[in-house]
Amino acid sequence: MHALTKLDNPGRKCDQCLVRHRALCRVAGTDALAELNRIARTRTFSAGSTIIASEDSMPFVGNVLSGVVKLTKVMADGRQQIVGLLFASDFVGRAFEDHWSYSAEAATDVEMCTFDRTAFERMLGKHPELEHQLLVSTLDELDAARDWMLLLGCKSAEEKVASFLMFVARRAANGGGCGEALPEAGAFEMPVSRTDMAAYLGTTVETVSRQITRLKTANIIRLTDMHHFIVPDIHRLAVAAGVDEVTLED
Amino acid sequence: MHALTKLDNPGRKCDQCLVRHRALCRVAGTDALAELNRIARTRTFSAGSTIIASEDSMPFVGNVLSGVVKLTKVMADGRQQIVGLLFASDFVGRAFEDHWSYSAEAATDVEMCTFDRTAFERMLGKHPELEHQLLVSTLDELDAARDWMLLLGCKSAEEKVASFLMFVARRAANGGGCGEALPEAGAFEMPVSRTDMAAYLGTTVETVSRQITRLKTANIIRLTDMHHFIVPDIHRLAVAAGVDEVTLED
DNA sequence: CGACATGTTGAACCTCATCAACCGACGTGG
DNA sequence: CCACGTCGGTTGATGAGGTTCAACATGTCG
Repeated sequence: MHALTKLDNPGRKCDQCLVRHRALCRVAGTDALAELNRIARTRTFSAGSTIIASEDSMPFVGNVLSGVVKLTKVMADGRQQIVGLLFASDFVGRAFEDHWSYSAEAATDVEMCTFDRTAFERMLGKHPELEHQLLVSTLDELDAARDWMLLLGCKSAEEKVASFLMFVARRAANGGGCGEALPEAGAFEMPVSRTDMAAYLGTTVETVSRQITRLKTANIIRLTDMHHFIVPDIHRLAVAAGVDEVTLED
Repeated sequence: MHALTKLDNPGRKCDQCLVRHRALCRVAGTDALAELNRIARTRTFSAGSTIIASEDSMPFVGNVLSGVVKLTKVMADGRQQIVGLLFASDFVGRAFEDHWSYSAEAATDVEMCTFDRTAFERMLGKHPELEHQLLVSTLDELDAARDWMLLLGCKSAEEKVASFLMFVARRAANGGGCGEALPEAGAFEMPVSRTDMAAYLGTTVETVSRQITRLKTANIIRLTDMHHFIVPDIHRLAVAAGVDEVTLED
């Protein structure tokens, strides 16, 4: 499965990096950056392949350069839940623990900038500003996870789907797409399948599909094709999502 | 609401601290400890009172010394979800952000060792070992949150309740109770109300109640009173909880 | 073209939320 | 002292929202 490639221009990789100014490494000083550069290695994974299995000893960690990574948990009987979707510039893996309880899979074709885990941990030890940044982004992830707990615990199917669309609209617009021009205000690409949506929302493919058509017939969204959504009025979608206030702009 | 008291023996508080060897401060060197001691202040909150409201600017952070703190999120229409339960030695609050999106409430009477937030942040900057430890425990919390996402997204009502009992059994036994002798193998106290259980499990009081009686009639649990549970065979409870393997011992 | 994956739609069933009544414990005030 | 309201918990009856199973549509790839 592990479809790997390596980019070997170790001298100046970071300069032209797509996520240079958004990922962890944005806080690295010039020397730290050079050091990161030395241990960095670009890997690519084709859609559907496993990046890190839950049994693996987690050989590496890294940042997503392009594509979408899903973190999943599965129960013994096969029921599974996606506990996180990671876009460009997001960090994958866990430092200071040699294996963890989810598995990371490529939801689309994925390109990552990876680091040997123990080497990366040594880096963190030497460069407090990096470790600090990792702490901050971990806190953000924790917030996001708890937001999702609210969704899973409280929201109706329609609210769930609407919330997910809001989530992707934001990530795909300012983050994941990364420079991808928006052809129309409120248009975005849905990078994952209906099945993945369902697994992330704690529901089934069928309900996701039904709710999408509901939103469609209510004229809250339109689809050009299966994976291209248009949201004419983000406010109406927010209402459908059951968002308290207009937390749209940050 | 804020029912406060202060213990003012700043000289040697930490020595006799209940959670000295389990909380963040366990990694503090003698000087860092002394400094922590200087900015520490014990506060108590009576059951039901708000510790930090979501609108507050989060004046302080701290460790739970005794009691149980719940982190809750509420939607505009009142639906609410508990996104975390914190026991003795757990850390409450968020550094590097002056307000956060949940509110912390005392589920029982609570005693906390608190620090002024900005002073605490300064401490973290000066003592990397503290910041490192905070990172590690944040990572653990993130794992816990994602475990709970699996529960909220996949599990049936019975599995939810059984899982919650397992959760409390473990925390109340090795952590929260802290020295409280277990009168019987597998006996523990339920520190929170049925309502809180429901809010944590993404269900209703009625279902919680029903599932408890189901577990009772199945002889998987017994109750001495409303808040004292006995689990004769933790394995059977684990099965009811839908736990993959025996992840009982860590 | 057929085979397969992905998504949509329909119909039946079932779990769980909802509404309501009830119970015991507790505290207050008459 | 008892009447009263309140609060936390349990139990019952009912129905809606979502799961499940199945058929169908669409798109893709050999």
